[in-house]
This record gives sequence, C-alpha cells and structure tokens, in this order.
Amino acid sequence: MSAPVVDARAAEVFAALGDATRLTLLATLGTTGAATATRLAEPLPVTRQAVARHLRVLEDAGLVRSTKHGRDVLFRVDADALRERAEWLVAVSSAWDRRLADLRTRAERP
Amino acid sequence: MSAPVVDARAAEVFAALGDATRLTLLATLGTTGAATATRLAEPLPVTRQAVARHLRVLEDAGLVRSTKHGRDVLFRVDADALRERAEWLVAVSSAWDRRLADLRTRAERP
DNA sequence: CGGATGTGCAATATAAATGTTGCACATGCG
DNA sequence: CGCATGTGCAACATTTATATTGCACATCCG
Repeated sequence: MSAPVVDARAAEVFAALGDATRLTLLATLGTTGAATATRLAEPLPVTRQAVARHLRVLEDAGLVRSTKHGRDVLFRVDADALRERAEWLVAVSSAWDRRLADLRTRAERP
Repeated sequence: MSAPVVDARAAEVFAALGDATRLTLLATLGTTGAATATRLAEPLPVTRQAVARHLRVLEDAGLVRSTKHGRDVLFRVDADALRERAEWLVAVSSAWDRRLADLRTRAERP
C-alpha cells in the first residue's frame, strides 16, 4: 500500500514515450505545430487507425492535446507538460546522483 | 531510411522507465546504493525472477549496472546515464516549446 | 563436508500492446 | 444534392511483455 501514485503516473508518461513511432509523431508535431491523424500517417508505414491509437496514448499521458475543427481533429504537442516531465526526471536523477556520491564517500571514509 | 537511430535508442530507454515496478526498483537503488535481485524482490509482490528480468531491461537500457561479488550480483543505478537522458529530453522539449511559440507568433502576426 | 542461499535458464500461462480490415457516420465542397 | 475526405468504433490476428514454477548449479559459512 506504499506505492505512490506518482510512480504509476510517471510510468504511464514514460511508457507513452517508449515507442519509436510515438517519438516520431512527437517530433513531427514539435516541428510542424499541428496536424491530423490522417496527415501524420501519410509518411509512416502504418495505417491511419494505428496512428490515431498512438495519438490517443500520447494524449492520455498528457503529452499532446487535440482540438476539433469542423471535420478534422488537430493534434499538437503540449510542450509544457513534456518539459515538466523531463525536468522532474532530471531532478530525480540528480538527487540519486548526489545520494550515491554521498554513499560512496561514506564507504571510503567511514 | 530516414528514421534516426537515436529514436530507437531513446524509445528503449523510455520504455524501460515506463513500468511502475522498474521505477520502484530505480528508486530503491537510488536511495540504498546497491542491492541484489533477491533483496530487491523481498518487499515487492513479485518473484525474484521477475525482478531479475526487470533489472535486465534496465541494464539493457543503460540505466543500471551490475557487478558480480562472489555468489551474488549487485545492481546499482547509473545516475549519470539517467541524468543524461533526462537532460536530452529537456533539451528536446524546450526546443519544441520555442518552435511552437514561434509558430504561434507568426500565426498571430503574419 | 553439507546445508543454506543466490543465480540462471527453460517451459509455460496470461495479459497487454500493436496493427489491420471493414464499416458507419459526419463534414466540406463543387 | 452528391461525392470526396476525415473520424470513430468494432472484430480480429499477431506479437511482445510480464510473471510463475521448476530445476540445476555455484558460492558462502557453520
């Protein structure tokens, strides 16, 4: 019962990032601004439905947002959320870095 | 042929982070310094073999390292590698942030 | 030596992720 | 209106991930 909710949420975000196709989608959205699932699927070797599913995973993880414009749905990167996650990871890894350095120091100089 | 190798590698790292059990293992290793698979499995609701598999995933992703000490194998976090990945993600997300802000500005002031 | 403990590998079971096809429906435009 | 285009949902196939059990082997220690 001690497993923090943060872990589950963080895991979801990283899992969303843990797919080459989704990283490609993010990169495309990051440079073009916004696009529909159909348009994003064109240069990729997968169907439109597969891309739509990937986009849904990214949206569930809070990494992209979608807005409906008449007939089509436009997806765009939520760069703020992404940077926020990245900075959290930096903080955690830095903390471990210091912690481990501290453990090493104590081991050498008890 | 244009898919960068970086993506596949990055996806592997993020996929390794995309599991609550593995995040827990990293957190434990980050605070205790080093431990065996058997010891790490004790407080978890999974078997030692499952933990060993998770550790192998983390090691393949370059996030942990292992050293053999006689009978047991000690795992420890490679905090450097972890922070490096995190900083890469920050750089990418920041770049997209600026890029998207730029796109917005152009759209508003053509 | 001999029991206790830690590892690794194999076989297996189950769940989840990924991708496809097919179809119904909504929206834009000539 | 009527056709082209974009979406969403469902059914299905396939692969991958996760976890378990069982067993053989190595290593530590009384």
